[in-house]
Amino acid sequence: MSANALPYRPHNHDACVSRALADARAICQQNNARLTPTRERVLELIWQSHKPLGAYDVLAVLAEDGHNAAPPTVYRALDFLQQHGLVHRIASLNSFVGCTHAGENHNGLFLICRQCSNVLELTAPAVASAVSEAASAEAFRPEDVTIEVAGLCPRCQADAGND
Amino acid sequence: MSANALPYRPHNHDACVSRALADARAICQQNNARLTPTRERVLELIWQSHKPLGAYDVLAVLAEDGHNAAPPTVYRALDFLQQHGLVHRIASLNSFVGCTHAGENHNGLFLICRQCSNVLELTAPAVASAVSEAASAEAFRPEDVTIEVAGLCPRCQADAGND
DNA sequence: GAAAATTTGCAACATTATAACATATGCAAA
DNA sequence: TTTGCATATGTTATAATGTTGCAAATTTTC
Repeated sequence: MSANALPYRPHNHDACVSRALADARAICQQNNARLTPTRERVLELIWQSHKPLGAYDVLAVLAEDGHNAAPPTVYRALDFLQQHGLVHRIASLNSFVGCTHAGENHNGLFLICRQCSNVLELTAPAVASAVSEAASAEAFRPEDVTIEVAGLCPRCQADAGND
Repeated sequence: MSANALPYRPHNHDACVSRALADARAICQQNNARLTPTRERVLELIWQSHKPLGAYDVLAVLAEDGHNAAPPTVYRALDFLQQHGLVHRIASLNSFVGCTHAGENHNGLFLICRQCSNVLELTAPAVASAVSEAASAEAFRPEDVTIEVAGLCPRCQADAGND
């Protein structure tokens, strides 16, 4: 349907990864931020699929790499990547996913498939403005909006139908 | 402004608590569910304010009560209360807050003040339908929607202004 | 090249949550 | 009324997630 639906369909994922890394380099350069080898490696790992990855999953792969890393290494890299809008934390899963709208100034909305774990990030202006209005009606000043929708992606709905 | 804004203003909170407990008893009776002493006590503790409480906070108070409880006791009680729509878990805070719309069939939206920690639960049909549409547009079937808005409540905005 | 700022390494620890299994309690049918 | 079943609780241990604090190394700036 939309180009955004990519994660739910087979695609050349290597292209996703290299685009993400290229974007990251560009964004960091623009912001005078240092995309060090560790940070870049963590970003690459997060991007290894469209399924969110836990900090300790990342840590495990770093260990396989031969990188003798401890939790703070990973959390610090993830903090950095979050601050520069390169990854998002999915609060309901305690895990992290690559941002598919890096650079754009956005409030993400996440569609999370409970079956296959893939996550689709959307920019939904209608949702954002509805939330904004609801907050205004209570004189609340929003700073950070978390919208996570768990359910079944199209592919997994179809699979379930075939039972 | 709206009646919902209660948590952000001084009010007779005892009334909140006793109403919540009465509602809970009614709902459990209706559902043939057993609101045991432990469960009721946990609910009461969660309701001690409009600030979300962590499981281990609850545990600590139970300990003061003389109740020699372990984590599973608390988590089981919280699971029960969640299943019956009596409390909500705030994913972004790993903590729990009393449901102010118990019984109503609702998808909550939470306004969470980062300053005073109070949480206001709203039912925002406009938001719900916007989310629903965004999901449909991707052929995604939503099952569970988490919307948490962190920011500053009216009172804390005013306080900040007085600096 | 020296001083300052940033990043990383590392050890310990804090917080949040669950697994597995035993015991107890309430409730319903014989 | 007691037997049996489902539900609820107790208990111990452990897993999973995240943080603090300080020292060493690296990069940047002057």
